[in-house]
Order: sequence, then structure tokens, then C-alpha cells
Amino acid sequence: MPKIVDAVERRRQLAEAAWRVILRDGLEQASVRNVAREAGLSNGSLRHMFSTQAELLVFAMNQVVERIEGRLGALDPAGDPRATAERFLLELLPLDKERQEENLVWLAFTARALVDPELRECAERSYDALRAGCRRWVAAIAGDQVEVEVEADRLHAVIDGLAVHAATRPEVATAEKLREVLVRHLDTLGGLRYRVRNR
Amino acid sequence: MPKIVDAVERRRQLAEAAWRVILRDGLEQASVRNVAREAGLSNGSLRHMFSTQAELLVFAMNQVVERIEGRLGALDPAGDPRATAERFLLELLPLDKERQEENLVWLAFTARALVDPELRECAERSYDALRAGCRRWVAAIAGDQVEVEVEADRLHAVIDGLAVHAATRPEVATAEKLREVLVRHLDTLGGLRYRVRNR
DNA sequence: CGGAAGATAGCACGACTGTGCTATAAAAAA
DNA sequence: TTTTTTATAGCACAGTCGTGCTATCTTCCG
Repeated sequence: MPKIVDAVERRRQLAEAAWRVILRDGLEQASVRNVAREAGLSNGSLRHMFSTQAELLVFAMNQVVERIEGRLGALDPAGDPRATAERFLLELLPLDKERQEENLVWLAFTARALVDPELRECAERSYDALRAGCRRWVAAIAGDQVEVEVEADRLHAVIDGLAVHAATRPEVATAEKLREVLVRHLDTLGGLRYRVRNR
Repeated sequence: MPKIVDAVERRRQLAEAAWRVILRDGLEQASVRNVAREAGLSNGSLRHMFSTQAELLVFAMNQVVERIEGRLGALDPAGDPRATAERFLLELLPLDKERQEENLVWLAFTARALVDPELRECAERSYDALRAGCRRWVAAIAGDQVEVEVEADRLHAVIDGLAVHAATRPEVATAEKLREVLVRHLDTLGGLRYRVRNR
């Protein structure tokens, strides 16, 4: 096996170990030692792949983005703009356990990014990417009927707001409700206003 | 001066010192020592008011809620439902520096609440309160035209989403934009759909 | 005045932290 | 084979952490 590939794969596994620690005990518990133990490695062994803790955390945060982008890239962008946008946006919501956990980890990183410049860069990049996506989708769905900028920001806010709610109140903000709210928002975007949809 | 009042006031001052530390360096830096230094007190002196760090943080988080509720309580609830709701909801957005800082501190607490049961209680309480408020306002504005439950959740998502955006991208999500998005959302709530408003 | 109660200060302990460093085991290259 | 790189392990240092504890100082009450 080529060693480079192994090294990258190893880093990914360590990132996942970091995710597990963050999910279970919070980002403040994601110390070098704790992550190493979670991965079944020794202290120094982890530091052979990430020479500093900051490097590990930055990688782990970017890895979350890559995972999400991977899922989005696997979606079929063909067909009716409205249906396509709905498919992509629903993919972004934490509707199953995997995405719920991902969402929790992501929020932990986002919160630290408010104070850590290295993580902030990643947070801002993904913020801008999602905002651009919202703009495109709004334009595709109802570009001729609405002010795209404002509606893009509003859609963006709905998405991130729903993610926060799913994290802080999973018993209340269930997958059902998240989906319902997003679909309703898209319905009201294009002047369709509460049309009955066949689901 | 009665001593009880002093003690309460002292705790409030310590909470504010904690806020400053959290705002500047993040919640993970809000150690007993750091907060005490920020307040100009000694280690043991702080621990005379809060016998444990957890107690301090819970108090500081609840104090944020009290401050917000205080501002909301000072608003005049009379008049046109739509205008009243807009006034209250705009009060919740981080439109000036004071509320921006408050918002950052609040988000830090919310993030830790995902992992800390004591803080979680406070987060859930305020989540439920805001959700109930959204329900009332939606009902007052357009209760006869929409499904209140879904619309309340949607409004709630917009508010929290905007708060997150103001925190993670203050240069992009400016006060202007936040206000614009919220007003637009309220406009589209009652079937008014982009009516020109006199501001 | 004396004494009790409260406030402030600060030390001590054991635990955990990031990281520099060295030593051993494995693998790859020569 | 020998040599050289790489991986893994783990110790050591200096620092911070929460908290228990005692000692001083202030204030107030009787």
C-alpha cells in the first residue's frame, strides 16, 4: 500500500475519534490525550500525524465540511429547480442520526470558531458557501418574483436556525418538524403560498 | 445597605466579569481564576459567592436570560399586533453592540449546554419561552390565515438563524440585513407579500 | 468594648493540559 | 544483509485547573 494514502486515511480516523470525543464530552474534552485514547493510540503516536492540537482540530472541522460536501456532490442536480433545491436543502438538515451527530460536532466547532481564528476561517468559508448556495436556489425557484438577496439570507437563516433547534431541543425539533418547516418555507417562496403538495 | 442586596449585586458583577472573559477568550477560559482576576478579586473571594464553578456559570447564563427578559418587559405591548410583534422581535436581534456581545456570550453557553446538563436546563427553558412567544405573535398576526405551529417554528428558526449569522459573520450579517430579513419575514406571514412599508 | 459573622486573600493538593524529547519497534530502501 | 526512514510509545516539563482549607481583615450586632 502507498504510504501517503495510509497517512491520509489515518488522519481521517483520528478526526473521527475526535468527533466521538466531542460528541460525547464536548470540545473542551478533545485533548490530545483523550483523542489518542479514543483512537487506541498513544499520545506521541497521534502527535506524529498532527504535530499540534490546533492542527488536529482544524483538520477535524474541515473533515466535517468535506463529509457534507461529499453527500451533496452525490445528489442528482437534474430536474425541476424547486424539487432539486428541496432535495439539496433537506440533505443539509439533521434528519437522521448520522447528520444529527454531525450537526452537534459542527456546532461545537462553530462556537469555538467565534474565539479561535484558525477555526473561524473554516466557519466563514462554509458560511459563505451555504449563503451562495441559498442565493442560487432562491434565484432558480423564484428569481423573478422576489428580491434574491433578502430571500437568500432568509432561507439561510431558516436552515441554520433549524439546525440549532435540532441540536438544542431534539425532542421538540424532530426530523418531521424540520422537514415540514423547510418545505413550507420553499412553498411560500415562489408565490405558491401553501399549495397542497403531493408528497 | 442591606447585605442581601449587596450579595446579589456582587454576584451580578461577577457574572458580568465572566461575560467579559467569555467574550474575549471563550468559555473554556472562564476559569475561576480568570473570572476572579477580571473582577479584580482573589480566587477564594469569588468562591465565597459561588462555591463551585458550575454555580457561577449557571448563574451567568441565567443572568443573560434575565437581562433579555428585562428589555422585553420594558417594551410597550399596546397597539397593532403586527407592529408590536415586530418591535419585540427586533429587540431580540443583536442589532447593537450590547446585544451583539450578549449574543456571542449566549451562543457560547448554548454550545456548552449541548454537553452540560446544568446549562442545558437553562437553554431548554429559554428555547421553550421563545417558541411560545413566536406562537403567540404568529397567532396574533396571521392566526386565521396560516398553520400557527409550523409558522411559529419557522419564525423561531429565522430568529435563531439570524443570531447565529450575526455571530459568525458580523461583517456580512449586519444590523441592516438582519432587520431587513426579519421585517420581510413578517411581511410574508400575513399574506401581505412584499407590500411596500412605510418605515 | 467584645465577639460573632461575613468578606477577602492566598496557599496546597492532585489532576489534567500541550508539547518537547528520547527510546523502541516496524518497514522500506540500499 | 545493512541502513535509513517511519511509526509507535511514553516520559518530562511547565503550566492551568477546580476545590479544600486556613488566615487575615472588615463590619456589624449586642
